[in-house]
Amino acid sequence: MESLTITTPKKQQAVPEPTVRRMPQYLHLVRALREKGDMYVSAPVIARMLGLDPTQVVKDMAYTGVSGKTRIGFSTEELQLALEDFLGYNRKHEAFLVGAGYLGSALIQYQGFREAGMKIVAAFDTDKRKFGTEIQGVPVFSLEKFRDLASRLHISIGIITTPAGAAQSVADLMVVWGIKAIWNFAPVALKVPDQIIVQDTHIYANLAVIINKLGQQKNS
Amino acid sequence: MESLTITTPKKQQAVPEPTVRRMPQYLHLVRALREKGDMYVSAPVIARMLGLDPTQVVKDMAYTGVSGKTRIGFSTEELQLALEDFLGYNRKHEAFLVGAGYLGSALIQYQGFREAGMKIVAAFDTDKRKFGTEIQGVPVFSLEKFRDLASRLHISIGIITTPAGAAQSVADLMVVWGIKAIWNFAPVALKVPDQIIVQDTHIYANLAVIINKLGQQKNS
DNA sequence: CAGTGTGAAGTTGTTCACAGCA
DNA sequence: TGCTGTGAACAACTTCACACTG
Repeated sequence: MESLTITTPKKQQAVPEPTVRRMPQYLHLVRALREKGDMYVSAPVIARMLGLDPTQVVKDMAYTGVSGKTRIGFSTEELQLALEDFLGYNRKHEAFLVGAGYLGSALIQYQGFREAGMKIVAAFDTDKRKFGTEIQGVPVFSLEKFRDLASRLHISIGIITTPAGAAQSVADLMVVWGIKAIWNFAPVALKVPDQIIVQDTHIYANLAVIINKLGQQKNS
Repeated sequence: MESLTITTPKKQQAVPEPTVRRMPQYLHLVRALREKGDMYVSAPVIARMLGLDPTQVVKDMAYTGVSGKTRIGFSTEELQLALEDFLGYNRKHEAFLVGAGYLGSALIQYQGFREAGMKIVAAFDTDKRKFGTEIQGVPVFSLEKFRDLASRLHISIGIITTPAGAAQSVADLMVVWGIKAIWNFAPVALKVPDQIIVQDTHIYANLAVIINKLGQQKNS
């Protein structure tokens, strides 16, 4: 093994993605516990309530920076603050959504994202009939009119809920807009510059797992 | 040529879950290719279009039972049929949804699931004001009135979109109804009999990943 | 040779085992 | 004793290497 060990100085070390995905669950639970008045919670208790392995929880907690008291557990207050910070629930991230069909509308209407630090501030579509309308208070604009605009609006997240065929060109546009991260619901691989974060969400994946398991059960 | 290609599930051995989750992507792509008139598609091409590793695609294809022709690839027709069969897009699965809030309504309105073999046929809530209303043609009923009923309706899937506190009691009810699989959007671990399939979907997980990466980028 | 198919190696995340502590 | 914290073993999935094939 080469002893180069390139710099990688004290950059906030990468948290494993599965851990990141569990963080919102921890936060939800910890908030509920605090509402009940609990001052402390132990990893085994968290594990039991969320159906996880206790060691897993301990390791995940380490990434929040909160350290636990032996035999007592972790301070719920510290945990809540650390998790909210970790998840960026305090900072607010504004998002543009392109593709105001059923899926796009559903995401807009599901306001839960607001409390998670993301606010969809505008939607775009290519369907004339939608221009000027509002979905749950979010205005729908003509995509064409925004080709050039918007690069200084400091929108950090772009959400793509268009058909697959339009996704790449929308992504290109978002890059021009100066968007930093793209949440892509179209079932294609987007080609974007390296520094752009792309998160793909495949709507049917969970359903596929369920139906596959249902089918398997039948054959056993 | 075409023919009924038996595609017999040789030995419905457990398919790795990540593979199952990719299947809908393959199907979507293969359908698009067939519409374009392509008769064959190779694993490297699929891989490039979906941003996957070519070997991965080859291994996934093996689970469909379709075998490829060397130097040519896989028959798009065979693939489509095999994937539709694998994913159960032909069989129809009916679902009940409990919790007709923003998230529940969004899922109902997003009709894409119909073409994926799942149809939400009724929704339930505890909010009087919603009883008797319809969401996108799906009627909303009083949950209480359905406590005893429905065990012989042969609904296979129950979708839980209630607040966390209600989720377990709803799950219990669904078990009584005879539901075989539960798609749970509440951030808690459900306790159900062994033979019941539970699929948890954590809405905020993807958002958490995006925001975490955004935050990391800033620190580098 | 460009593709399928497959066993081996690599990587990543989970679970176990146990030390330390109050 | 019940918990945190951590290094090691384990499991699952991905990627690599390569034999084979038309």
